[in-house]
Parts: sequence; structure tokens; C-alpha cells
Amino acid sequence: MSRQLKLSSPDQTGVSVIQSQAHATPPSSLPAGPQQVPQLDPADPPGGKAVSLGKMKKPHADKDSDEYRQRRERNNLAVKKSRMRSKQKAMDTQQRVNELKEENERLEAKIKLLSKELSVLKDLFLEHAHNLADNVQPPADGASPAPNNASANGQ
Amino acid sequence: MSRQLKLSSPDQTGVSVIQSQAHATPPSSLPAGPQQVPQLDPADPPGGKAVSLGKMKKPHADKDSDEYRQRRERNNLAVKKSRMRSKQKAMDTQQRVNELKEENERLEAKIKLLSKELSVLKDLFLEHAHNLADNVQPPADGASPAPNNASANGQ
DNA sequence: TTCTATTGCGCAATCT
DNA sequence: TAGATTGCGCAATAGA
Repeated sequence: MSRQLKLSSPDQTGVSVIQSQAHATPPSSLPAGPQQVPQLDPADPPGGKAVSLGKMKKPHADKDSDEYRQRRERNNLAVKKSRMRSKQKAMDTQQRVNELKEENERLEAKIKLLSKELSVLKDLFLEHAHNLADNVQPPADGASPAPNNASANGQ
Repeated sequence: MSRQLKLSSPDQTGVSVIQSQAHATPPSSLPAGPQQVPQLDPADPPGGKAVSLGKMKKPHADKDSDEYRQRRERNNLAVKKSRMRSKQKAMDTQQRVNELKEENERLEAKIKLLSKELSVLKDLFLEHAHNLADNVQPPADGASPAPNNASANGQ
């Protein structure tokens, strides 16, 4: 695990030329052949920082190297894959949102229904209680209900 | 909104050149300098003829052009902005998922509660009904025909 | 250390 | 014409 933590040391080469291998490319004509290879050129340092050439530490970049191309290609593939996944994930997440929204609505509807049911039942209960009370002591005469009245009431 | 499918893939041709960082590095010096560029040739002289010196005028890509650099810089900025937004959006969507999940749990809990309440009330109701039926309390005076036949209903 | 996976970045082609 | 998006490759660097 000892990776050399290189927080900031961007390669500032500044110059890079890349050439892709000529696959079966049917390039009938190659325009000006600007395909120099990496190689720092005797370009003058603008403003001053001269990069001492010679050999950089680990020229991972030997653009000509077959190895290099192979690594690049592999990475490009990996990148594509990764991005594809990322995109897919985003879509899935979006879909999840939609599903959850639906679910949500469903639940709210159910709650409404249950609430209604509950309310009806409660009313029924109260009504019943009243009936009982009335039955026991019909308010026919309209006075002195006292005898035995079980306070109907529930809750 | 649909992006047009692009059947042809311009690059992959094989040659890319990238180059200099040249001009004073703007704001934050660019970390990774080199880039590749699938340079298509500007134009091909129909009659053949090699494109050689004579600079092709049209090419917007006069890398050295000040104009060019300016355009590039602007675009790079736009790209950054766009990507930032994209990322933000993704995060927002993810958060939405979390919120919705919570909301759903809340709703489910409520449903559970209401269901329970309803069930209790129903039981109470039934019990009551049974009580009524069982000890129908005949009013002392009246003849009680078929006393109990108050079938407890269900529902 | 070597491989793959991610991520930030610039370029260019498109889209708006 | 300019900004917004998008596909793509490079390089640095997390992760295994």
C-alpha cells in the first residue's frame, strides 16, 4: 500500500503528442504528418521554468511504446465501462424516485380510506350508544330520566 | 431533446496531436496539460495534392490563435459548469430517494396505527352486539317476543 | 507491483 | 455567435 502520495505534481509537460496506432484505419491520406512523438523539444521555456530534460523519473509515457498503447486502450475501456455504469445508476435512481412516489400515493390513499372507515365506525358507535340510551329510557315523557341509566359512552 | 445519433465516429482515426500549453497559464495553471485531439483535416484538396505548407486558413483550430484559446477556455468553463450541475442533480435525486423513503416509512407506520385502531373498534362493536343479544334486557312490562334474535352482524 | 475503477480535465462536435 | 451538452481519450490516483 505504499503508494507515493503525490498530491500535486501534475505533470506539466505541456507538450504531448499522441498518435494512435493506425489500426485498420483507412486513412487514405494523411495530412501533414504531425505526429511527432513525445520528446521534449528544444522549445524555449516561456517565461522561465526550464524543465531539465534528461530523463524524467518514470516516463510512463513512451507514447510509442506498445505497452503504453495497450495500457491506454485498456484504461479507455475501463473508463467507458465506468461511465456507463454511472449513467445507469443515475437512471436507476431516477426510476427509484418514481417508484417511491407511486408507492407514496398508494399509501396516502390507503390512509385516507382507513381514516374514513374509522370515522364511520365511530359514528356508528355513537349512534348506537344513543339508541341504547333512548331505548332504555324513551324520552317520551320528557322528564326524569334518572333511573338506571348506564351512561352510554365509549370512546 | 434526443440527441442525434451519430453514426460515424470521427476520431479513432488515429492521429492526434496535442500540444503546447504555451501561453501563460491562465488562472490556475492546468494540472494535466496534454490532451489529445482527433484532428480531422480541414479539407482535402479534391484534386489531390498534398496539403503542405500553405496554411489552411479556415481551420478554426489554429491552436496558436488567441481566439482559439479564448474559445477553448470559455468552453472549458462551460463544461465544468455543466458537469457540476449534472453532479448536483444526481445528488439531489439521491436525496429525494432518501426523503421519499422516510416519508413512506412514516406513512406505513400511520397505516399500521390506523389499522390497529380500526380493529379495536370493530372488536368493541362486536362485543357490544353480543352483549346486547345475550342479555337482552326486556323491559319489565312488555312481552318479549322473540327476544333475542339480534344477530350480531358482521361486516 | 500490476490491474482495474474512478475522477477531473481538456478538446471538439453538437445541440440550443 | 455564444453557452450547454456529450462522447472521448489522457493521466492521476483510488482500490484490490
